[in-house]
Amino acid sequence: MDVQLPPTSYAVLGLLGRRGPMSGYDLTAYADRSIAYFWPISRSLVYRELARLERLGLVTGTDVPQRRLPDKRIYDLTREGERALDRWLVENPFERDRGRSAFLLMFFFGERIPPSRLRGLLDAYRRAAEQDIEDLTAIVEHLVGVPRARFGYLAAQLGVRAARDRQEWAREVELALAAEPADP
Amino acid sequence: MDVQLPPTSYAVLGLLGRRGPMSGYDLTAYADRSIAYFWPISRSLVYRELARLERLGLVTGTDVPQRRLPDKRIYDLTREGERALDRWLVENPFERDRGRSAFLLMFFFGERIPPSRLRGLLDAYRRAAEQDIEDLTAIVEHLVGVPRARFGYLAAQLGVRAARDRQEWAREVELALAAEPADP
DNA sequence: ACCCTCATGTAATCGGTTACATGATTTA
DNA sequence: TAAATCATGTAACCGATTACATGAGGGT
Repeated sequence: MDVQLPPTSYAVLGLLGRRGPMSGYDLTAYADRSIAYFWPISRSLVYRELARLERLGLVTGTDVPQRRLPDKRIYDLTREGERALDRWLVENPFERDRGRSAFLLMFFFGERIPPSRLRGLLDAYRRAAEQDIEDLTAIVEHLVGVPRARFGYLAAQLGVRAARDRQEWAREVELALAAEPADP
Repeated sequence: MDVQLPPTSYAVLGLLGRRGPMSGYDLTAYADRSIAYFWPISRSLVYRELARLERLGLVTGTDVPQRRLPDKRIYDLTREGERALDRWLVENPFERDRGRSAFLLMFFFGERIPPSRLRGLLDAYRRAAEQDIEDLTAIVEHLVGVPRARFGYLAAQLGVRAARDRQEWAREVELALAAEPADP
């Protein structure tokens, strides 16, 4: 009974969970202001996701007629939808991702994640970053001085920096969260 | 006569240009070792791209029978293909991209880019990074202290760091390239 | 008067991932 | 001798982007 949905579906559920009932248009705007930097979603996709989630019973839609503006459809999380979201946040295995990071998406909904699970995720993220540092440093060292590999070398250096940032950030957040661990 | 291809197509052309004739398999392996950190491509996609590029006359394919291993098809850049690649590198407008950066892909093939154009790209990249710093800093400042926005705040901080890295990196590379500007 | 933006959504296309296939060679 | 791995590729599926559509209101 799991139907395996992509992260974007849970992004939609999560945003609905934070802001309450919204139209597809508003949800898109909210996504643009919040998760777009690490998990961009286009408007069309939001609509399609909402339709699917409704078919699956994870959200409900209600038509709202308007006179000035086009009629709209307001979506809300169902009990089922909340449970699916929370299940995903707890069970979705961490994956080392080049490109978009599903971890950051989960992290954004950190309020819903049990603290120990959150620590586990952060730890995995930090270790993945450390692995990236290692891999990219190896590439840098392998390419240093090779004239033909000039631009690859420089690009890899940017990669190393970004990976270091992720590592440091994860470490700091782990500490910050450890400082105030109260939770139900 | 331009047919507008996606960046991935030019990635394939560029890699062929650097290493010379290759099979799809080898090209994938090469991509994994080189551009994968900022522009991952899957094997299947490489094959499809090669087929399309051949249809368009930008690469040629030749079957090579093997006895131990499965027969393969070796692809090579055509004159047309090189021209298309170089045209893209020179004309493709810089775009501020969340997620995969087409700029980094272009930069990787920097040897093929005329120095002044390369400087222009780097400058645009640096300015985009500065804009990101600004935007994300505004978000951070807007969210600081708001308990409900805790995780969004932390996520935005990571974004600021990454943007700072890009900015500093671009500045340094601009300087490094200025130091040795010889070119035809 | 005209164009742009807001507010809402649908439809078509396409890039990218995942699953499927296969035979030789190495490893446990 | 059974199980990975290598080396090659095809086919099916699905997520995501781009294009299309519409009507009110605000700006020049």
